[in-house]
Amino acid sequence: MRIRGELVAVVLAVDGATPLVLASGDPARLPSGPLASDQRSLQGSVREFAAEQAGRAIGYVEQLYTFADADRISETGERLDRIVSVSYLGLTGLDRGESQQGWWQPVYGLLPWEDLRAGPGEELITMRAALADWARGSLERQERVGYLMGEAGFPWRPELALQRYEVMWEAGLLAESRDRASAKRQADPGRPMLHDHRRILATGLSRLRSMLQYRPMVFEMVPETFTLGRLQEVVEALAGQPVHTQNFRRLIEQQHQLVEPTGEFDRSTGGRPARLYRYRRELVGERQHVGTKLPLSRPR
Amino acid sequence: MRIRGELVAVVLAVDGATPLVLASGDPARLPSGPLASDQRSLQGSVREFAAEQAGRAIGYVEQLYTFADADRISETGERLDRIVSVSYLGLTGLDRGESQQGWWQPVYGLLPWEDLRAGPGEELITMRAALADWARGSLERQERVGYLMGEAGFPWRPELALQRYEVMWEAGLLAESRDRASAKRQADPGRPMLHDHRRILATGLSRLRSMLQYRPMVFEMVPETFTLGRLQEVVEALAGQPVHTQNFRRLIEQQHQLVEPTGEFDRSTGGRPARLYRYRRELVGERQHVGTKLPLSRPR
DNA sequence: TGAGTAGATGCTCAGGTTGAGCATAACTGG
DNA sequence: CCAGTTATGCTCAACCTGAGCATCTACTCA
Repeated sequence: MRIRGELVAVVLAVDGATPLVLASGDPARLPSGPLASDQRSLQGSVREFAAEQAGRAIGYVEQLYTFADADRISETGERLDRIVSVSYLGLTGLDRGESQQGWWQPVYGLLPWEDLRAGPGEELITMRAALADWARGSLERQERVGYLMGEAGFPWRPELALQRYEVMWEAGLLAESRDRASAKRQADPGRPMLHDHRRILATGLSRLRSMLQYRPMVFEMVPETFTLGRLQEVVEALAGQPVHTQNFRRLIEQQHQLVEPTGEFDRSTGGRPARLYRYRRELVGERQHVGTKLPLSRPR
Repeated sequence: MRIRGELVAVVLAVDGATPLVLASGDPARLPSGPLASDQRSLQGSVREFAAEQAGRAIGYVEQLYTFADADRISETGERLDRIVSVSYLGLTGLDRGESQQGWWQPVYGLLPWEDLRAGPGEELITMRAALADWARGSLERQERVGYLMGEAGFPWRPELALQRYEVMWEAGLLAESRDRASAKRQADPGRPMLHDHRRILATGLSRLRSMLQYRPMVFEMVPETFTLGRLQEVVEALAGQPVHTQNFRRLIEQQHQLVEPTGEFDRSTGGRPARLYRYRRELVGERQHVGTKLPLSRPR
């Protein structure tokens, strides 16, 4: 058996209040590129083909996960190849309306149960019901579903997007599921994608949502100068959850050094003019990492 | 150019107060296995060959990173192959003294500057000096070095082990560095490994140290029942840093549900007998994830 | 032009979390 | 019984977080 390698990119951006993912050639296909060519670094290669698809440079790129399990063996031709897909997450900004051109797809068209900004939507309610059905009779499944779907006293955790996708897949609720549940239960409210691209998207969304919590990621998805209101809108779009405005502002500001006011104002917001800020890129790498839960002592 | 795939495992354990990594066939080589075979899942395959090397099952396994950059092209023979290495982190427990058999190598023999339990060691001091030398004249480098090495007001962050390895590599201070610095500066106090195996080890150590902060990982490296003192010893070994005993205890206990006392005591600790605890595995998956820094609002 | 509406900002407050230590308890080895 | 060692209990102050109330400064419309 030979192996075939490929690169797959999950490129995310936010236009207005809509999070978008870049597709390629087909709205149900993530951009991908060859792995075996003569690139110096995979990351650079991803940057290249993703930028070409997006029509603009990708600001931030990091490796996500490598998918290579047996399910992914292609049955195209003479021989069974094992496909090894190295996936990357990319972030970029968009001008308002820019998503009309190109292959940008609304993320929540693909994973509609992930958007809680206006409360639990009907898609989430559908999935909760279907999962409850699947879990019937198994306490372990019930616990797991409750934990992932934010029921039974568990809070909703945006960053569990991947695990939610996986439990739905297991339950046979998704169009991509190997063992599809009976028609009664199978009611995938999202648009499916080719192969396991929707799973890869969920992986990227999960990772981004996790990182939003402890690293300055949003700044990659916003223009050079921005208002705190806009920043919040982007975070809410990505997290799929509303954010407490005053506390969000406090969080950003108290990280003095993280942003600085430009001195100018944006008066187009509809209310009081909003101060414009600039992200201080000159900060050392991952510096704003918030750090430990371990009660470390000072090393002697 | 063809690609060749392989699996590489970073299997970690703690014997006494010494963190260890599993080697294979050669103390400078991490265990590895083929990628292209007929395994159903890579993870399962890693479990298999790692367990064989370790002589015991590996409790926890997760994917780390996929290395595939141009530097890794092998020059062995006729054609240049690109080697794609999918690396995995594995955790397991050891009985006292068990590390004598098998290929267990002390982690801090390989990355000696990472152990701050007894204060900054001479190896760390050496590396700081060499890096200061490298950074001379560049404010940006100085900032970066200060941040990574815990100097100039920056705290020491255990989980930056990988970035430290990388800056040392860049500075030409390591035996593996492509552009080795002058003999004067090059004073790698650690034992090198083959290829980029030491980088992969650093990746695993970094990841484990990060996860220690917000997920119950230690329990994978400790017997069924354990004292809080032992748990702390393991954490300190892995973090390379002392931990405040009373607060550590509080942290573990306040996560009621995480552990429960067995009712028995260990009287071999030399002081007052220590209560034995058991980890409550029945908890849902990653449940003890501590959650958000974002000021989320309740979804309406 | 004055009222009403809409964001943007300022501030407060109670409760929970963290970092540091002091104090005690319960064994082991002379 | 005394000194040394590890395990536990508790306290306190500084900070951090989640929720809200109160203003401010434009804009829109009658």
